[in-house]
Amino acid sequence: MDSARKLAAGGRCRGGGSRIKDIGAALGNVEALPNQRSRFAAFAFLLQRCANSKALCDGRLIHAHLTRHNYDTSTYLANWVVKMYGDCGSLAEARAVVDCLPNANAYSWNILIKAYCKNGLCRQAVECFYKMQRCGIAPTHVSFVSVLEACASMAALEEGKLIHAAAVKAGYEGHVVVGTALLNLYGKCGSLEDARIVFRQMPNRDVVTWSAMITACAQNGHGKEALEWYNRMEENGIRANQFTFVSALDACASLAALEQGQKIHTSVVLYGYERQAIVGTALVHMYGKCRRLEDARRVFDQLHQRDVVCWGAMITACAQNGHGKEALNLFSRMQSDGFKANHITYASALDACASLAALEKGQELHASIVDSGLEGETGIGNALVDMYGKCGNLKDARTVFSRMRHRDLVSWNAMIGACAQNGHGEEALDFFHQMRSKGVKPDHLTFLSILTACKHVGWMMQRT
DNA sequence: GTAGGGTTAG
Repeated sequence: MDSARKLAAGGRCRGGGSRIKDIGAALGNVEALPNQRSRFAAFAFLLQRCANSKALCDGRLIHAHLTRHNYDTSTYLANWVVKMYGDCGSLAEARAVVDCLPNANAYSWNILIKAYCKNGLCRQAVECFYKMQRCGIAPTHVSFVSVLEACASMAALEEGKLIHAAAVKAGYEGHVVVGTALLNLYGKCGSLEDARIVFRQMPNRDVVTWSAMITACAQNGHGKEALEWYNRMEENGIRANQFTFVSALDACASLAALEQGQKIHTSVVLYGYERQAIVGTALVHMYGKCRRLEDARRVFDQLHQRDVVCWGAMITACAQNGHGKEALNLFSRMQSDGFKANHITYASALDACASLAALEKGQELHASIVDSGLEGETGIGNALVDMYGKCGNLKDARTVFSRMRHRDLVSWNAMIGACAQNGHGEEALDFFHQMRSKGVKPDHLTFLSILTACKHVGWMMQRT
């Protein structure tokens, strides 16, 4: 409300452009409508338009109008105001409306919970779920679905299990959407066995349920099982959609299962999804992992619209299949097409430099990374250490590594590998000991580098 | 006369 007053007084208001030509005139027109029912419908329509176009300023003006003209006793209109603030990303204002609402209902709270979820404020979403109950409002199936989504985003398994029990108690166990939300929760928490149990116990399953099951397997390293579910879904006569295809293709990529991937590609074309960005990206990714660069490129070239993610998939496919030069060309083309590189595309481009031992280009990328403020990303640090190591510049590899705020297994492997590849065996062993003392568990790549390093050390010891 | 579940690149 304050903001609306500020605006009326000429204050600046940021937060999205207006899509309603003249909000004052529009409100006047609504007031001229003959009955309350039509006025309510018209206010709801205007608020919905503000929500869709993220026109926060106009939304505030409508909210101010509703308060001034005593419409704020209507929970129905207030709920639309909450939705508008939520969709415009102004959670504090959305929350304030619900908190001041004398007759908040389940819609009010559910809209707020969903708004917190959408804006990544999952903890607040869960708190709202409990708060509504303290206010005497029983959660509906929609409340459960949204709060489970929040738990899934946070990978909050224990919290999710408590809410699962509450959903059963409330009688929503057999609800297909609640069941799918539960399945997704367990998948996202890495608890595949729980996901399977939920799936098996569901009395009704639709394409979303099946897709969630395929995703849960694919994202938990069970690609083969994901494809089994995909085939079983077809046998059950459920028609796959873009979500299903993307998850199944992801499973093919992780298994490098070309034949199955090609079969899915045929279905994708048949159903007309091939040129969609997300499906196309999944196809590019699958062909890249199956070392079929030409097929990846064919799909990429036919995409109707490309975003930074498709570009990233295509650049990675080139970089990982020995076509570093092409990867760097695509990286430049992506930028000249107006897409800003992010930490992932930079990492792929650095990968390409590493494979080409193109130090100068790598240094150029390093400078752009610093300019765009992405130097602190762990993935970028890892790629830089690796690039400098492979380009024979151990000094800069060390510098980047020493400046990294957070180091994971990949970082240590890159640093140890850089030492080993450049004949600094003892330094590699030294980093290996440091890594162990920090509690980072080595993997097969670490040991491969250590073997290389030991070869060098052994060779040196023989000479002395 | 409002609110709900599943998908892309390192």
